[in-house]
Amino acid sequence: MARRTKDEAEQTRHAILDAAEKVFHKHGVARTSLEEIARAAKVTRGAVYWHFRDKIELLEAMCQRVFLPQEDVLESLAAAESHTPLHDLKKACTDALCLIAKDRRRRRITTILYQRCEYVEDMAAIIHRRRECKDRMLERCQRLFERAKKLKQLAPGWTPRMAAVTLQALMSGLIINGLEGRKEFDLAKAAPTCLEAFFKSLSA
Amino acid sequence: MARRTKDEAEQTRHAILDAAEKVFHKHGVARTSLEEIARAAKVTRGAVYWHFRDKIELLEAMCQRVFLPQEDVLESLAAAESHTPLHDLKKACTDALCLIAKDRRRRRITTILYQRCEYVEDMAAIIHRRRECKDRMLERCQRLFERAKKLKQLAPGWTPRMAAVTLQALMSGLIINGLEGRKEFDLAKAAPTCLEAFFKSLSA
DNA sequence: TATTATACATTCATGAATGTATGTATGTAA
DNA sequence: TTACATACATACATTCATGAATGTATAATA
Repeated sequence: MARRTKDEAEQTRHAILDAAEKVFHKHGVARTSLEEIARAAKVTRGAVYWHFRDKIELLEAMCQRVFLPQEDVLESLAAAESHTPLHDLKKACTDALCLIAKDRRRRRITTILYQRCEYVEDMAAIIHRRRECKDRMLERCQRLFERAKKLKQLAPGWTPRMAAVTLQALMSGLIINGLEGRKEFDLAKAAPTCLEAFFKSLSA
Repeated sequence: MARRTKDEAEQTRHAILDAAEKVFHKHGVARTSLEEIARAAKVTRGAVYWHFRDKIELLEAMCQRVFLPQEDVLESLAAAESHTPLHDLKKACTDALCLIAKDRRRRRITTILYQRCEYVEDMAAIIHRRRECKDRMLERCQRLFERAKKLKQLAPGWTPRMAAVTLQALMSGLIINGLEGRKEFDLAKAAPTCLEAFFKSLSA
C-alpha cells in the first residue's frame, strides 16, 4: 500500500480506533494484540504503529473520543444558577445513564473501562482523567446540594457533602450493575426509576 | 528440593496464594507471570504448576479464600424474620463495607476483582460466582424491603424492588469509590454515614 | 517536474511467558 | 526394606507479541 491523502489517513486512524473498540470490548485490553486490532481494521501493524506509539496510547485515544459518564453530567448541567438544582441534577444524571444505554460507543468504552482493563502503572493517564472528572463532578454536585439546602429543598438528614458522595456512588453502582447486561436489570429502565426515587428522598 | 510432608505442602500452597494476592494487586492479573508469583512465594514455577493448573485456577482459588462483600452481607443477615428489617439490613451492609476497609485480604482481593482483572471468557467461573451472589443478595434485600413495607416501615415512594436495586447499586458504588483510596473519601468513614442517611430516607 | 515527506506494508530480531517433560529426593504404606 | 507416590526443581520447546528497521508507492510541495 502506498501513501494516502490526509483525509484517507484520518479515516484509517478512525478505522483503527473503531476496531480497537470492538476487539478490546470482546477480548479485554491485555489479551488483544495489536495484530488483532490491525486485522479487524483491515490494515497491518505498520499502520497501527504509525498512528499510535503503543497499545496504551491507542487505548487513550480511543477513550478520548467520548465523554465519560461524569463528564456527560457536568456537560448537561447548565452553568447558570438554577432555582431547581435537584431537578436539574436528577435530569443530568438520568440523561447520562440513558446515554450509556443508548449510545453504543459510549456503552462499549464504559464497559472496557469498567470490566475489560486493569488499572496499573501505565494506565496512569486514564486513571488521572477518571479521577479528575469524578472529583469535578463530586464538587459540582456538592455545590448544587448546598444551593438546594439554601432553597430549603434538601431533605433533613442529608448534608450536601453526604448527598454528593452518595449520589456519586449510586451513579457508579448503577453503571456497573447496568453494564453486566442482565435481562432483569436494564440501565435504561431501572436507572431512571432508581434516580427518581432517590431524588424524591433527597427532596424536602 | 524434595518431597515435603502434607502439612508443608499445604503451607507452600498458601504461600503461593498469598504471593499471588500481593503480585496481582500490584501489577494486575494479566501482567504478572507465574514466574513472578513463584519468586514472591520463594518457590519455582514447578511448585505453582503442581498446585494449580494455570493462572486462572490460581486466581479462582485465591478468591475462594474470602467472602465477597455481598456474601458478607448475606452471612451477617440472620435467617430469622426480624421485626426491624431495615435496621438489620443497614447494619449488615455497613459491616460488610467496614470489613473491606479493615480486612487486608478482603480489601486486596476486592481491589483485584474491581480494578486489576479483565472479565473475559476464561473468567467465566469468577463471573458466575459474582453474578450469583449479587443475585442472591438482591433477592434477599427485596424480601426484607417487602417485609419492611408490610410493617409500615418503608417510606412512600419506594417499592421493595426499587429499594433493593438502589441499595445494591449504592453498595457497589461505595466499594468502587472507596477502593480508589482517596484521602478525602475513606470507605470506613464515608460509607457508614452514607448508608445511615440512605436508610433514614428509606424509613417511614 | 524533481524532490521530499507521508502513510503505510513487510521483515526481522528479540524476549517473555507458557506448558510440558523430566529429574529427584523424600515421605509413606506394605 | 522395598515400592511407590508425592512435592517439588530444572530444562526445554514452542508460541506469540513487540518494536524497530526497512521498503515503497504516492501525495504534497517547491
